Amino acid sequence: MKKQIQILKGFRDFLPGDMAFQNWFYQNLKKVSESFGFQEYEGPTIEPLELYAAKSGEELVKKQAFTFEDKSGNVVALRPEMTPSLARIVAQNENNLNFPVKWFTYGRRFRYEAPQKGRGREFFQWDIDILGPDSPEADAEIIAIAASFYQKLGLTPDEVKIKINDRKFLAQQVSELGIPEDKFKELLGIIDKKDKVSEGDFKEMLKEAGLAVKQIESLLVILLDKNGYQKSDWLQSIFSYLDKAGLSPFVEYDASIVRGLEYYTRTVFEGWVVGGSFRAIWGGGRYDNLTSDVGSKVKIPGVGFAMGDMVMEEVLKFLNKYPVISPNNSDVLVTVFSPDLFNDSLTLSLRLRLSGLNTELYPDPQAKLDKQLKYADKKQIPYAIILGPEELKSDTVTLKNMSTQSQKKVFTNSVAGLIKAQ
RNA sequence: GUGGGUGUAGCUUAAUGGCUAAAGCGCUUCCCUGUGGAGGAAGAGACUGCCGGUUCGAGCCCGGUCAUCCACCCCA
Repeated sequence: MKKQIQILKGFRDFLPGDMAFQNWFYQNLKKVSESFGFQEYEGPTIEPLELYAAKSGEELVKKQAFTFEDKSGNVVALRPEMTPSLARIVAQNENNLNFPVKWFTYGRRFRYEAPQKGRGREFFQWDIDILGPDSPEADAEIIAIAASFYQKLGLTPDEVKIKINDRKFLAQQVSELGIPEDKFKELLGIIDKKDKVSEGDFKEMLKEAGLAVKQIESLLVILLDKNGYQKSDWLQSIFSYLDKAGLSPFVEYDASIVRGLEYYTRTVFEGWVVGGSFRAIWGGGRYDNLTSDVGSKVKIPGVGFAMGDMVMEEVLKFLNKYPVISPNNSDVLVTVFSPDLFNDSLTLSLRLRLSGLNTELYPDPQAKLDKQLKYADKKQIPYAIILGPEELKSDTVTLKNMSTQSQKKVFTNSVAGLIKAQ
């Protein structure tokens, strides 16, 4: 026997049951996005590799991008993230856009890496961004959207949080400690690891980076101060907005949140599960130079976040908030009593479809009635119609409610209305 | 890329180194010549991931390989 061809590592098939979740997830994020006045956009799945070379972070580009040479010798990449494409699109259409640009998108991303829980090589991501304003209010709105999405999915502040920080503010505080500016990038890398290592190891890493004992102590005070944001007008504005929006329970200041992506220049934020073993479940921030980084003359500041479907699916399962959704779309199944009555069932199914009902006609006239009903049962079709010799004589059909087991003979011309009335 | 776990029927699993590899779910047929879920009966379905080694004998032990899961790195 020939070897069965397998799906590629890290890729997924979406059977109807899986699509039910995908559609549910997409519809929720679309509703939340649109409730804030955001518009949907899309870009190409493949971009020139150099688009990402600018700022996406070395690991993401050099090791995790699906890259290949096309037939003309261009080095291209399956998009590992959306933000660089967005920057390119906005930069190229700058003169035709109505700023502030408030856009969202949901689509496939590709990263060549080892699959594990909540992580594959092809996944979907919701990206939502505001371009134009350089204001803390724009940052706050993006964070408010994430919090609203939590609420939309039925997640509570006891379960999920958003941690907020400001890289620029942190840099300023670090510089006040007398730490040279060129150390900042290295420092960010260490701070990013703070919660993963012991306090002793953390201090040791800072020491190796050249910090004095006194500087380390002061830095720890800064990183642990939950009210540190009060010393920053920018962050105060963000927290004030979120407070007025009633979203305070979801958000907290955390000076150790820095994010890995290099293009973030100011505000950064991450979603977290309370008490879970998850790392950040989504993240975002402000990027003030991205359009110029992709080669535009103009500098358009932006802020946004990205949320992946695979991680959120795991989060919902962990929190017992995974939705129960039937993948069935059919309103009614018209059974076929016998081959010689097939045309009668066909005629009926056409009438029902014209009246606006999603109508299935059983496609095998030879199949026994019990098999057809079993099919309807398994597919969770709410109604089945039986059209046999008795019914035909009296211009009726038997309408069977699959969940209550009850059935009755009704006139053929009334059956569509009866189903719709339910 | 690094480390670890696991590979047995469509799925979930069982089987001290020893008989024809077992069960539940699912599937097919029948009980039921006009009716699904429950019940009963019968049946199909596995070269135990692959290659090699040890042994009288391997699903089980050893080596390799592939796959998969988990963790690290990085990230959604």
